Amino acid sequence: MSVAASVLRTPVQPQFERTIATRESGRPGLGAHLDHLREHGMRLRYRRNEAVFACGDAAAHIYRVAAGCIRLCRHVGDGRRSVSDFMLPGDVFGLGGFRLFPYTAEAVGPATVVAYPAVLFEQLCEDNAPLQNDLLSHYSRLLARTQQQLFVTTCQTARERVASFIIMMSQRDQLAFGDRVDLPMGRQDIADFLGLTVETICRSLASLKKAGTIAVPNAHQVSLIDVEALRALAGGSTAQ
Amino acid sequence: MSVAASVLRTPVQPQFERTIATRESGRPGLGAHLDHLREHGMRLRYRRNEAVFACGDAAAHIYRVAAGCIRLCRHVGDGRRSVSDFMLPGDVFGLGGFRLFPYTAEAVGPATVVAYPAVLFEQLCEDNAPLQNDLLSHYSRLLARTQQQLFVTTCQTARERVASFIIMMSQRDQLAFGDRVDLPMGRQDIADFLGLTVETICRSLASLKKAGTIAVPNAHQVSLIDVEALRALAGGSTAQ
DNA sequence: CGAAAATTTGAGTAACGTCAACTCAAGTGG
DNA sequence: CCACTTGAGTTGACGTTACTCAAATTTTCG
Repeated sequence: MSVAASVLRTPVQPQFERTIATRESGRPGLGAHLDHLREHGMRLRYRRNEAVFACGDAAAHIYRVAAGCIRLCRHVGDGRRSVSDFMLPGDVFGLGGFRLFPYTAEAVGPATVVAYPAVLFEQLCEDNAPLQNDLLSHYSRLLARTQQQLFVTTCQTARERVASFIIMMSQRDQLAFGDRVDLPMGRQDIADFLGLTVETICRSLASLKKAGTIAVPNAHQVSLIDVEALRALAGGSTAQ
Repeated sequence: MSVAASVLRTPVQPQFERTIATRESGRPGLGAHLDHLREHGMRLRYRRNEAVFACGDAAAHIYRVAAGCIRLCRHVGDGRRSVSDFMLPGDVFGLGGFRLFPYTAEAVGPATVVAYPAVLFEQLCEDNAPLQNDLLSHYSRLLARTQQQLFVTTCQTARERVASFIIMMSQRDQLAFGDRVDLPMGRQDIADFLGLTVETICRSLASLKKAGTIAVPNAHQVSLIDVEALRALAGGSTAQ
């Protein structure tokens, strides 16, 4: 099922930008439907920390990640930030039936995103049972992910949260080479995602490394040494 | 829009069991659609802590709360528990397109629930655009609630979480009399919902009480004295 | 290569958890 | 009706985890 072949022509840095093709294969999702809007898709490039849209903006488009990583987050007055999710190549975001976006979307690193007019998508939905179905299962999966995340942040210790995060990323990361997992986001992003501080992330990683559970070849990659131990820490419930 | 009139005939204790009528009015939701399945709805009563269904059970029905309060939660091996949501009268749960329930549903106190066969609901969905729409907005709202909850548990202190919880309950509780808010669930439930301990809940409530923000006439009610202070603690983002 | 930012490590502290005792409310049976 | 039982809620003392502040180190990018 080759998808979005025409969208991706520009060569991208393999380090930070991973293409759709590797992720999309085998998973139905919404991608196939969005391809019907290919003509109307705007290809947008963002630099590190640039906003795709801000919380409160009019929700005029829906988006699909072509390459890179986008974080969905909310800022609060006094500098605190909550990262609710990371969008990887192939992931669709900005859907929700709201008129204004309830969260901000920012590029973690250099990223490419395709924007489709929301109106056209809604038109596409009408009298389109397969799309409606896929849309429902999209929400359903998203909800399950969010509830899992809620579980992680309410019940688990710092070490356990980091373990859960690595497991989660290893399951999402189709480009994982061997047992190497890419972490395109920075430590602060991970911290705000897990409800911890940068320092605690570092210490937890160091602790897992010392225990022989993982190796950390560089700041943006993790090697899984003892997956069983990692799963045990993450606590059985690692279902996606 | 009078809804589900025939479902409720048994008189219920006003203390713990609140009826659909007060909540359903004015909100479209899925209730109107479920009434088409009225004939097939089974009325079920549960005692305190009884399970409506357990995590892993076959998802053969969907449910609507008629009276009482249901908690949706997950248990983990070592005794920890995460409460992901509380369902109040009128709320629909058990939807999600999964074959097995990914969470447990338990009665917080005496509760009445109406169960509808999932198969019939799916049939009802087919070629039913308005229902499909309401279903989508149901998911959308649920997702927004869960993300808000994620924000609360990752970013806020104990006091702030309790403040957020009270605000949330005051917004959901249509039966709030004046500024009295009912808390049908116990302290342990609140603790597992907010990712804290029972003791911390008590201390936070005591702290808010001492600050003159709330009053606590009894363990299952809270009076809002200084709503502005409470909102400030909960942090602007109290959108439902 | 050099400046700026991110990551990592260390030391001290605050917030929340743990353990334990006590109080209170509700239900039960005599 | 009341003593008794039981479980939930509350409060206090203490311990632990994770946060804060600070500095060293590495990486990134102009």
